[in-house]
Amino acid sequence: MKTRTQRLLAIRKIIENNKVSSQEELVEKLAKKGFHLTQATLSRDLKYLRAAKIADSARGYIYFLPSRETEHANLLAGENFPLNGFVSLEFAWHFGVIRTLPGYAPSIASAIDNIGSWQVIGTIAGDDTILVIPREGTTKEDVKNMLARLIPEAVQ
Amino acid sequence: MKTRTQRLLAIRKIIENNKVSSQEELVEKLAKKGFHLTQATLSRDLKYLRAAKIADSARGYIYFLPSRETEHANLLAGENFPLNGFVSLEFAWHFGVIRTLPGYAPSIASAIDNIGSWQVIGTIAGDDTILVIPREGTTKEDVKNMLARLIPEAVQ
DNA sequence: TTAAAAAATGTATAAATTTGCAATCTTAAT
DNA sequence: ATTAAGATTGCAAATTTATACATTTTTTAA
Repeated sequence: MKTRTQRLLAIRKIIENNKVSSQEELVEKLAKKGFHLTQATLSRDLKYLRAAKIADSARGYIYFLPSRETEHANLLAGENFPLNGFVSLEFAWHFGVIRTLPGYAPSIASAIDNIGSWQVIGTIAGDDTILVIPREGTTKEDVKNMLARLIPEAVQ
Repeated sequence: MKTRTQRLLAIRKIIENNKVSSQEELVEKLAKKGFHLTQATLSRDLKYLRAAKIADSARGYIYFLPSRETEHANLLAGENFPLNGFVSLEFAWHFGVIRTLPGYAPSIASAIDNIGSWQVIGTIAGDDTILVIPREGTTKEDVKNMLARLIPEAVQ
């Protein structure tokens, strides 16, 4: 007889290695591995594991397990630790240009990328300069607000 | 009249700053901000934004926006990640922006440069982002067609 | 060991989310 | 300007997920 703990592990493994679109589908996969349970129980297991369902281009929706780090980072995104090396922010045409101390551009650009802001499609960093590419339709102010979350002094 | 883009931004903001447990609840919050839409449309918006629902001790379940890191990890976990690190292609202000897995941008940019398309004047690659600069007068479609030759999944 | 308490589960159903379809609105091309 | 193609949306229905309640299983404490 399989234990609940074994089952939870099996669920983790399946979710991590396969694209699973629904609980019914997962119930079937688990049955093949010898775990017999109902969709209701699975729903509770997924809640316990803090699994989440997200859009996926291939399968519509898939389940995944957000990392501790991510959840934490997500929470920190609002308040957050100081970023060193920022020098200035200016806008040219529709783009933002951030100047940093030499060598600091990559880390700041990475931080901007990681907060996953809707307003910013991407950044490109050299050594001491970052090009910030805003999404079409967003304004300078939108981008500033987004940056303010990371680098308050950038927008003063 | 509020635009879809504005609405998507509003949704991000609400999700990031509040614990929202259901789409109906979010529909109401949006209505208070002047965005009137049905739950069905919201479902599509959340799919587009790749929002996910996760268990939360306080509210049962809440929506959240996973960071790009998570999505990358996720892509890597599912055996098939597209040709050499390609992640996404978007356009903004006449420019194409390609996102790649960390470290892959230079190689993909180089490949684009090497096919020597007339439509593309040049590319600039950071670590995980490529700015594609189209020749003046070319359309989004022109650039997509050109990219399709290299990265079919970029244009689906 | 045994009784009481807590945890886990299934059933049935409620609640929530997704989607096919038709209509409407936007965008792009001529 | 006109037309065609594409995007967006609401409605209603289908699908999927969560949960109240009852029952069974496991754990705890004497």
